[in-house]
Amino acid sequence: MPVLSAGEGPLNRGQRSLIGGDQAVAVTIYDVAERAGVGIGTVSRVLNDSPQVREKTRQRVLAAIEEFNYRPSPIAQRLSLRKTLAIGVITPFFTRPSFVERLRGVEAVIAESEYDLIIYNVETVARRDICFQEVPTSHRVDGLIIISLSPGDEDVARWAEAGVPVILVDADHPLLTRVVTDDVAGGYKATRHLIELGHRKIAYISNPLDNPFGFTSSRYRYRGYRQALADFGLPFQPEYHQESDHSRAQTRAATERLLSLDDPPTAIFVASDTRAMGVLEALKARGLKVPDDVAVIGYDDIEVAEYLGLSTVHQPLYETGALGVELLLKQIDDPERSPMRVELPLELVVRQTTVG
Amino acid sequence: MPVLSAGEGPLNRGQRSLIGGDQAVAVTIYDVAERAGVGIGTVSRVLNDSPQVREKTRQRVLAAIEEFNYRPSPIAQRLSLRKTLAIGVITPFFTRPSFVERLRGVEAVIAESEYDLIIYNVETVARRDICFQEVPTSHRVDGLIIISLSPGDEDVARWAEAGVPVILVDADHPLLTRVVTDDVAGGYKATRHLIELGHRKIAYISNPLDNPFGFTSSRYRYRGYRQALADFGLPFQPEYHQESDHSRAQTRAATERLLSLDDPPTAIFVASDTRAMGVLEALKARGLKVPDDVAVIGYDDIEVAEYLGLSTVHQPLYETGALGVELLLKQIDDPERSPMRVELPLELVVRQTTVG
DNA sequence: CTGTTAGCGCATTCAC
DNA sequence: GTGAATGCGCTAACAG
Repeated sequence: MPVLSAGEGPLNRGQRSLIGGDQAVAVTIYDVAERAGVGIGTVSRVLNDSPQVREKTRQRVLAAIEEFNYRPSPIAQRLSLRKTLAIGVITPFFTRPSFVERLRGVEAVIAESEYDLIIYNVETVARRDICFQEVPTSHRVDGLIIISLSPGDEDVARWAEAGVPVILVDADHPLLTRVVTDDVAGGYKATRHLIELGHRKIAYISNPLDNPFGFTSSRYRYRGYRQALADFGLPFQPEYHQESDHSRAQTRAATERLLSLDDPPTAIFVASDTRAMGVLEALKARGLKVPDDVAVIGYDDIEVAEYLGLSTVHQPLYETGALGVELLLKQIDDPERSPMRVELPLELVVRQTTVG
Repeated sequence: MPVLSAGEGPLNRGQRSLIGGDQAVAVTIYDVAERAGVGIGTVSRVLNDSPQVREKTRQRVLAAIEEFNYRPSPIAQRLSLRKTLAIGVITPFFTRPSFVERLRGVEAVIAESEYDLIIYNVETVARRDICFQEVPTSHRVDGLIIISLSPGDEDVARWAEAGVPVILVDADHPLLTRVVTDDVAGGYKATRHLIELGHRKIAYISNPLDNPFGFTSSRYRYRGYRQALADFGLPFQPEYHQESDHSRAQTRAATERLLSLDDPPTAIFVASDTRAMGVLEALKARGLKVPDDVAVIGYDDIEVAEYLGLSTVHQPLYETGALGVELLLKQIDDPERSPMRVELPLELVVRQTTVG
């Protein structure tokens, strides 16, 4: 901390004292400069590793910094640099396993950078709209990662005007760089797997295809499901498609509806592992054996999937998050970078809920 | 966006033009002031809802703000206010279910406030030391929540000197406000439950009691375990206490060691639900019935616990996070607030892994 | 090489 | 009520 110093020049703005004794006072670059007997410019150069500082004065400055335990104010740096040194992440339901896993990838890369990570959690459509509206124009972040939420053209136009780089992860827009997987292919893989096991009566449980958040994955996986059925000459039964929200209760109910059909399915493709748990629960409650009575395959490959022996489609969740940030960092460095679409591969993971 | 305006006074720092056409330019308070024909002071007053602005001029300013779609720069505000308007959270393994749940509480409260949430994830001791060292003194946050990581006296002293309010959640230090639960009581509840079910050979699997992060919960729960055994006159068998890290593999191994004993336990108290899953897995692999052959009780009551029918000790994870932030906000408003210890209640949750 | 100066965009006295 | 001036702590020219 700066001790009381003698200098009483006209421009000693950094002048501080320790009157209270326990009153915390910020040490500034002026304190350090004065202590080291140099100008603040020199201190700044030392801080920023400028090569044009004589080694000897550098040492003096470093000593003063050490003595005062000085840390430059990031706020002041940011104002001066006109950068926030922060990256925002807009994600729905950030506590759900699949989003958490994506965030893990995001965090890992950001932690290695000079940026702070600011999370904007979205649990309602209203909140999403506010985030889409406010965050990019609020000068809070140098760049933005948006997960699983696809923006509209107006959003994208506004963001472009605001000059904020935005990268989409598991979401789509032609004018933005995005990291995605092929949900149609994923749905196809899962369904084909069931077909190849001999199943002919295959159900699909997912989010409502039309949902307020505009999540598209359920719809695309549905397409893959339909495509696979068609390719293998299986008829599509509308009642084999059931919708449920994220909750296990609703998913159990959806499963019940399937099981109560005159001609119930022998296999169920569920659009997320979380929901698949609801299905397994309903099956167990009915005393049905998995996979003998009913086979189940999920989607995502979250951590518990392995534990449950749940067959699923592995999605590179961590990787998409990490890659998204890497692309964002590049975009921040070079705003002219043209948008690209990066697709990461999916992988069928066969476990005990389909193959006993 | 600010259009080219006529005024060419000597101090028109906010002067901007749209030369590039698509070059994003920040609108400042000066642009708005000029457009509204007022001084920046007035604009600032309008922004901050100062009552001392004539309604008519307020409207003019509001119109200009609207026209330019002006948003004040948080960075500049922060520098001027000498507040970062950010709250930091230092948490280990922020993607593990129990920490995620705590974070959910933290996020919910912060989202309602004017503060941003910055997460500092800790996966190594080195990183923890860096965070303890750097974050509080780096002028990055107005306050700090630290989860499950107990600081030393030197840490606390340094933070006090830096003047950064710190609240502990699931961690302890006499000089800091902290939100905790009684892990001894939790361990006791779990163990007593097993005893009351008639079990006499009860094992305990936990983190290493001495671990590099200094997590104390395993140790306290161990005390509760020992206490319950003693209170009910049951002998403690050292080989009934096994340690494992967070991984399921290690926990399975620990379980195996227990099952291979000459006199294996009939019940296992596991210090976390996540580990309990490993135990269940090992039991299943051995073809042992739960709870008939071996009863299992976990700790935390994370979401999957219910799904698995896992008996456990419910910990108010969400609430501790939320309350931690509430206390922090108060502390930021009134730094003189003396430290307090808030203890939230635990609850035994009986499910199928102990009571068939 | 180094000191000085001018902003960065805002909040906040002080006068008027 | 309102405008002008000052400062928040730092970076980045610009002179020397």
